[in-house]
Amino acid sequence: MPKQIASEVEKSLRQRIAAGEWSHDGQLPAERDIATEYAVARNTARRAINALVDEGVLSRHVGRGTFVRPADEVDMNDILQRVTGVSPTDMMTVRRLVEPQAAAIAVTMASASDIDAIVEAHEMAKAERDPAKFEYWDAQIHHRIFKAARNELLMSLHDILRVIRNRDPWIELKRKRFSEERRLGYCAQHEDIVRMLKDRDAAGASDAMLVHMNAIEMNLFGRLN
Amino acid sequence: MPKQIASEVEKSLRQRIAAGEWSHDGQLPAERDIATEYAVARNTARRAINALVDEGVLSRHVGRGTFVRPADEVDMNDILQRVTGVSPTDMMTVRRLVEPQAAAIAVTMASASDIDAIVEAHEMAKAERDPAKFEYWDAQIHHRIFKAARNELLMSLHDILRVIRNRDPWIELKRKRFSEERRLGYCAQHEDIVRMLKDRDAAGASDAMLVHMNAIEMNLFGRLN
DNA sequence: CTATTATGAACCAATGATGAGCCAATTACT
DNA sequence: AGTAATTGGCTCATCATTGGTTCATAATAG
Repeated sequence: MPKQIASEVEKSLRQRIAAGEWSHDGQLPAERDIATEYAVARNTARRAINALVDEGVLSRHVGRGTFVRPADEVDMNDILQRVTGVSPTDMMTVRRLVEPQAAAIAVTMASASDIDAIVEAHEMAKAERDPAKFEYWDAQIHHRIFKAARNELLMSLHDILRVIRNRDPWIELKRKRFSEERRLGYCAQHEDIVRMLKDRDAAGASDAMLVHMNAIEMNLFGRLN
Repeated sequence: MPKQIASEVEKSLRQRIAAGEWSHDGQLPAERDIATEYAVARNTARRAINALVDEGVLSRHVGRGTFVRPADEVDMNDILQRVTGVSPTDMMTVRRLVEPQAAAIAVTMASASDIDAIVEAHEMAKAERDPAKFEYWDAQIHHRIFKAARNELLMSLHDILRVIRNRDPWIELKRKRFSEERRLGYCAQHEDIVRMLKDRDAAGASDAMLVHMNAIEMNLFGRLN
């Protein structure tokens, strides 16, 4: 190959990439090694690689190496990444915004069995003194209220909130801030919410839920935001 | 060969966690011990563990140790799967629920430059007669209002709504229902919202946004749900 | 001869790994 | 109750690897 050595190397690399030679972790050998392998100067190897980078086949990172470009991914995953890292404050703001209205919608949409399911969770929570188990039934009450609203998106949003709540630093916050007194307070507030649901009082359910949200926020942060 | 040793350790740990090696009490060895076991620096082991913590697989507590987190009851990917399939009706219900309150929060949280950005988007939308471009600036107005609320979770929720709106069924719905008359109506409603934001009138902004949401819903479905 | 390409070398900048040290929260022991 | 040990949180300086860049020189094509 007396002429256009870079093009020859480029062609060879393109074939080897297509053949999946580096598909394991997507990392190619270092430029210096590729140059050695093909017995060419590093600049020549670089020019071959440059063509593939410009083409979008490869990507390079100083100090790390050269990589086969992975296929594009859905941007929903980016949203996920951000969502799972939000602060407790932001989270509570959203809960206070969404949950009362979800309760109001539940009032108009819930079937009798939906109400029964909510009442059941409330009774279980009342009877439970173990923090972890109370926590579970507490979550169930809220989940079943969202379910009663019969809106898929609303339910999914609540699922997202639940996932966030199951992550740090929420665990710590809850562990430290829990007390029997507060458990009784929560139960009393749940009682109000459930009564409003039974009475089909949308405004009342919304108000009762807001009171509950404010109580949670006070317990967590010692103040309202 | 500093070729991402941390990634290797991470992969190994992930396997051992999945295999249930520490499922007894969920506690992993101390970082220093893990580093010794893999014959790597503690910082390297830390980076591997960091990745798993960020992912939600592990949780750490100073003075206590590193623990395997119980699997989420709800899987984020499932949520996303469901979310992207919700009906336009459910979607609009949630928009009507969230957007007015987001506007109210924006009133109290927005900086002067936030308001400027919203006004700019509004001016651009007013000046634009091409449906596609108007659509863009319309979306920008709402996006910037959410941004002005300065709540990461709220912004992410709005991003989710945007992704849903960009789905095929929506595109069709919007295309069929669009008209110059409706564009003018939307602009007038935006005008009201922007004025309330400038006046720092939270209740007014919330009301104006609700009017806007109702108008959108009327245009889409010919009725309110 | 001239222009392009290849070569070989040197140096820069970004990244990751290392090892060490100290702090702070928690637990266990006295 | 007080103390010591354990453990994660964090920072720093150092080194090796790797791509980013430039340059002078040689070889080749037209």
